[in-house]
Amino acid sequence: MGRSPCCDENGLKKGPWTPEEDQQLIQHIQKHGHGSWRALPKLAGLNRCGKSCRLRWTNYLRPDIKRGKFSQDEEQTILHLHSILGNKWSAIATHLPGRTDNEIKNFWNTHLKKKLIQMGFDPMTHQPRTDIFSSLPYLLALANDMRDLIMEQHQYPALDEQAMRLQAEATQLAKLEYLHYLLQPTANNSSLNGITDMEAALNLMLNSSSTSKSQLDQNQASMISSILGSNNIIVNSSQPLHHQNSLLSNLSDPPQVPFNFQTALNSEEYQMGGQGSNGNYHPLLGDDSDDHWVIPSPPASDPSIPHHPHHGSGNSIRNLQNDASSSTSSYGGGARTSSSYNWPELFFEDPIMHEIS
DNA sequence: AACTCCCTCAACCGCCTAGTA
DNA sequence: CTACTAGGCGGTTGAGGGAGT
Repeated sequence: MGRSPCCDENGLKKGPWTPEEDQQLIQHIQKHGHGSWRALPKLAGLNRCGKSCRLRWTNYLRPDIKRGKFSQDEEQTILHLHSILGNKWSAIATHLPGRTDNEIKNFWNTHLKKKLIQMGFDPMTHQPRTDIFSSLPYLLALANDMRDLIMEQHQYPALDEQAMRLQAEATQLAKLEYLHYLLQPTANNSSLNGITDMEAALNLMLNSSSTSKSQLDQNQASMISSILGSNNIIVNSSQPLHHQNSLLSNLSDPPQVPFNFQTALNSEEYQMGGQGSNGNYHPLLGDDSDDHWVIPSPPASDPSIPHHPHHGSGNSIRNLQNDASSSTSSYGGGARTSSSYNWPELFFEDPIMHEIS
């Protein structure tokens, strides 16, 4: 169908609204209602197109609009609904009285999406990102910090056990991510002989636990052969990581629970009633059932992924922490509050992270 | 103080759908 | 059935302002 006529056809005004225009629009709608938006500008004496008037009214001037920062409850609601509805902003807005679709969309794009990406979740599927490159910067930073921490362990014996555990978890996740990568069909398989970069990255991590390259190769071979061969397990390469983890538990060297955001996030503060009405699972909001896992296809690399090129010092975790908190600093009362609702903080406020910083 | 960079969000653009003649 | 319009929606843009240097 034909496109509706554009406002600028008749020299109609565009751009920001003046207070006078706002007043004209408000007074007209209060008196007569909006009726036909197309006819409204003429009746109200505005040199604007009807579309512009409608947007101004619905997004800004409507008396029932709630201004101001989004509450933690609203944030949770948006996350939950987005996991079910996707980018259906108007549908999401119907569950948030006083909020407009435009406002929610902006909030998503400027805050929540970044948070999800920083936490290693795909903002569209709400599943853990399965492309290794998306999580490598984070894993590298984590591994480096763990290495630094271990080097300091003699000075701080109390941290020793926790540091070792975290390092092991980071290493296991790296293995898992790498295995997942190797199990990707087509393109990834073709890169099996050209994995220098990933190998180097993994070596960096594994070196911190004194694992040699030959051990890495053995581990690769062991894991792959175990999964693909002797265990008679059919692997769906698109299975989510926690399913693969259960597969990996059959290995001779069973990993501990990998570094697991879900474990951290499954605390009850993150439960928004668990699953949606259609049984969808939200990894951030929690659900004990495995049955609702949506099998995601590996997401394409997201150019908006924050890049953390520095991996050499103990500051990398802190840098990531700053990145995460900076995205929350403009709402919900500013800088990282003590609220446990802010899920990135839940991880970063791990006591050991405080010890590090 | 001056400049640059980055973030936020109001507003616009273009497409889609429902309704109607 | 076709053509057209109005309203609605999601994606994108860019002005303004704050933070950093």
